Amino acid sequence: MVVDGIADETGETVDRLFHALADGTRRDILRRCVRGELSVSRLAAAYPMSFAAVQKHVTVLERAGLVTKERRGREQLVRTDPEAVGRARQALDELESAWRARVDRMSGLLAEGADDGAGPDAPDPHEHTTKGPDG
Amino acid sequence: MVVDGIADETGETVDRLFHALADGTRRDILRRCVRGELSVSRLAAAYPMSFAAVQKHVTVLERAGLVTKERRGREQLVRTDPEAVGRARQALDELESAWRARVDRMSGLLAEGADDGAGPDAPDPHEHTTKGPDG
DNA sequence: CCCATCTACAACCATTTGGTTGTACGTTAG
DNA sequence: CTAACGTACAACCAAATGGTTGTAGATGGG
Repeated sequence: MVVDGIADETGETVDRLFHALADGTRRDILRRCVRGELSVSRLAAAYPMSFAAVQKHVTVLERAGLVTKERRGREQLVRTDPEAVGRARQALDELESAWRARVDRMSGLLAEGADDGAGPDAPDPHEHTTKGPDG
Repeated sequence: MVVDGIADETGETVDRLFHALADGTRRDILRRCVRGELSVSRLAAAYPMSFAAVQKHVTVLERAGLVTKERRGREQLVRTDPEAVGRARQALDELESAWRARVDRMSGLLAEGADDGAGPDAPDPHEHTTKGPDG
């Protein structure tokens, strides 16, 4: 069980996941490849763009772990990984749990009249690793 | 309940949502702004980048509907919108429901030996509106 | 074998992104 | 008023993105 698989040290796994989902064509490919594996060329025929462009989209989805490719003869069959959406959802869960935990805690603190002021123990750099210059 | 709010005709709302989430700095900002509103300059102090850069990140989050800004005096307080994560989750739900529906339907179709018309010349354009040249 | 198909990949281009700096404007404190 | 703070925004730059075309390597059919 790869716990770090969801969020590695820099969060680049999550980056790839959401980035892959942030494109309509790629989301559409995901939907299409659920009803059964489709070859890349068959996919390409469905969009108003070149084969190579679709190929790149599939690569992005693959690197994000959202689809898998399997070769059958000269074709490359693309299939969505059902667990992948679960992974994306879990990434959201982690954000949301931060929500709930904080909000919940805030209620308690307010009850005590305390003020975390978002200052004292706040400067705890979570990750803030955008795509840094060293990227 | 604004159903269309989740996915407009071209899906660009979903695009913005996932794009905003596809960056570690922005996800970190979301986490920080849960424990209470933070001014942009206070946020900026937490990252190894300029004020203007953080300002841009906040703008991206705002356009995605993930945070709201409220002016207090000369400060601009940033606060995450708890419902926003719910919206992202729902976008995932829509993808996942496509999964389940298709898979479920496939079982039935296989039993009938029918073809649901996923054919190449029967492209059912869901959206496939990447960021087209017209966009 | 020869040809058509499917894939892979490189080179190239326009636009976007993420970052910088600099400047201008509103607000609060002295 | 003046100075300092916080914000807004424009101009600029390097790198990534999304697209194109072209070329080359496998695979399968006649």
